[in-house]
Amino acid sequence: MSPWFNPARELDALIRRVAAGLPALGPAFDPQVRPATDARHGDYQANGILAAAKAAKANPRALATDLLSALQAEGTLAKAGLEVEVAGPGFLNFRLTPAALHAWIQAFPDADAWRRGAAALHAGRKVVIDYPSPNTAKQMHVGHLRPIVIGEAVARLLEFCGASLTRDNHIGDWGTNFGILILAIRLKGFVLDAASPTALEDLEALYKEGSALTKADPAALDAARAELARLQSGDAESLALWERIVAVSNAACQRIYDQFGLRSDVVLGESFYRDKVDQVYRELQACGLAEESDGALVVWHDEVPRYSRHAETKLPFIVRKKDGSSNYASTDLATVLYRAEVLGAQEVVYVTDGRQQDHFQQLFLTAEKWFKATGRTLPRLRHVWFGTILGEDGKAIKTKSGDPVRLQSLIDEATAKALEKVNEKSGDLPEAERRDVIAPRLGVAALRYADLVSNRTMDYRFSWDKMLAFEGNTAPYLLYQAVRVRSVFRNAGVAAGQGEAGATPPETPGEIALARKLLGFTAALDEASEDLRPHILCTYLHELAGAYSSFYADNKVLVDDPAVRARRLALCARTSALLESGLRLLGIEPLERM
RNA sequence: GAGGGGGUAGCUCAGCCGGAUUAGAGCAGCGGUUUUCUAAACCGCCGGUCGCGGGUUCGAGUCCCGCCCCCCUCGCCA
Repeated sequence: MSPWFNPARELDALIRRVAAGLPALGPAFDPQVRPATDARHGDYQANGILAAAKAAKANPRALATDLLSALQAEGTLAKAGLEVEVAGPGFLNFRLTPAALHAWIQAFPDADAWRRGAAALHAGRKVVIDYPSPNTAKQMHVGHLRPIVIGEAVARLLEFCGASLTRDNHIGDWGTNFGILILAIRLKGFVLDAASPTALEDLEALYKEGSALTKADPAALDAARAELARLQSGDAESLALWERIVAVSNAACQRIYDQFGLRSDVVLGESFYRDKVDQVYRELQACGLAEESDGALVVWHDEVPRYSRHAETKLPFIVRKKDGSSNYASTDLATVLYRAEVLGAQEVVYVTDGRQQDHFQQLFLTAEKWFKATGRTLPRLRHVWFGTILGEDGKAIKTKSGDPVRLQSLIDEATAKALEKVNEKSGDLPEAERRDVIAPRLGVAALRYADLVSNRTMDYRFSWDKMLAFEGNTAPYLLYQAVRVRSVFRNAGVAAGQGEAGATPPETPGEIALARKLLGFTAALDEASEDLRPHILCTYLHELAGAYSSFYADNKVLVDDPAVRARRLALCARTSALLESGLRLLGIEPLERM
């Protein structure tokens, strides 16, 4: 038989199958197969026997022994190279033999093989992912870092695990702020030159002025509303201006995306749905979900106390404002429908910050009832949210003047700091390579990795020193480790993947530990994709790099013994490929040398 | 008030679908390792009443209840 790509999953299925035939366990038995909590216990453990024994009032060790006998009689375990034993109060421990580790390493040598193995997780499922979805007419700032970085990592993870993915950049290009902006442009007689390098900054400044004006002067506020109404009613002149604003804004965003290696499959902003919200209003009212409240069209969810019409603090889902205009609830509902019916989404993933949780809960509840009432099939809707970036002082990050930190200046600073480090440590590399290749990649990688390494629901403290450190769980450390592995092949004079003929199974503790860690990738993928949490992949890669370093410290690769050399070269090749594939999954492009 | 997140080593954080008599990692501190493949590394030591109090269980950092502290959100912005 060919080796199992993901032994934990196969083991789980096998145990269920065998247990189904045992009267004491039966088909409902959940074996609770997990990676072993302690390497001394083997590679995988089944915890479920204890709970089953309790339910059946049976002796757990006896039950475990019965299950073990049945498993051994079945025969698959031995073929898969899994040793099994009853341990402790009634656990089953499974350990892959060196031969099985070796077989896996031979059978799954590169990213393509891993991708094929992982594809079972989503199996062609049609997923639409919504990120980074910025608002237009503003420069990108630090607040856009997380949706870009997390969104891209989650997208790549889904794609790697077999999803048929559509990246939909749902830009905010139709909101209230356009009234203010257009008003300010008209009052100032500003002529928007898309070619001007300061076009976007000028718009931002104008918006600030306009915003101040409307706050100070009710007449100006009315004028801004009138501008918005004019735009939304299709006034040609307003539309032309709006189009130019959006174009300038998108071009600026694209310059940032390019530096992050981001691309979108479709860009369907809020404006795209402007002729699709009427259907939403109609249908929601027709099926009795939406009603008028204070002049607005709202949806209550009485079964959820917080969104109930009886709540102390009313929090209805406002789908149409009292002035008749749409808001993001309206367009988001229209967007769900479009994604389901036109894009064929079976699942929609929204990557936004955690402050929008109420909105998405209400959106999902509303969509669920609306789709049900109209006989449609609702895609699975998931809100993948994240916490805030804090400054070194522990408060939301800002510049000294209180303005948001521009994303471009973060990239520039990261690149400059990375260049400093590289100049200091690798002055022998060509200057152009340091400046044009290594520094920008290292800088952006540091920025990204710091954003991914902690659980996304946590706030995190922004620290240049930590993200750019070459020690610890950081991008520089991982990139450096990846580069070290590559150097082995330079010295050996062979390409990764070559020189493996005659390789024997891992033998030394360092080889075995590294081989087991390589297989651990499948479990890490499982866990990371379950809740779409990239930090699990970060933790794994850091552990892999550590296992490699330990291996490398006391297992010389380029030795004379051909079998030893071959198997160590194979381990290096897999480590190299896996570190680099893992980094790419996170959106980080590895380096050849640094 | 309601809801969400957080409270684990000096610092930054994993672990939280309950699991195996010693709760992990990184950083910081201390001490080692190199005539040998990138030492930007590796190895070891030091360091924790897992916010507090109850409860469930063979077993709780992990589940339940109560309480305390910090952050975020709460009617027409997204």
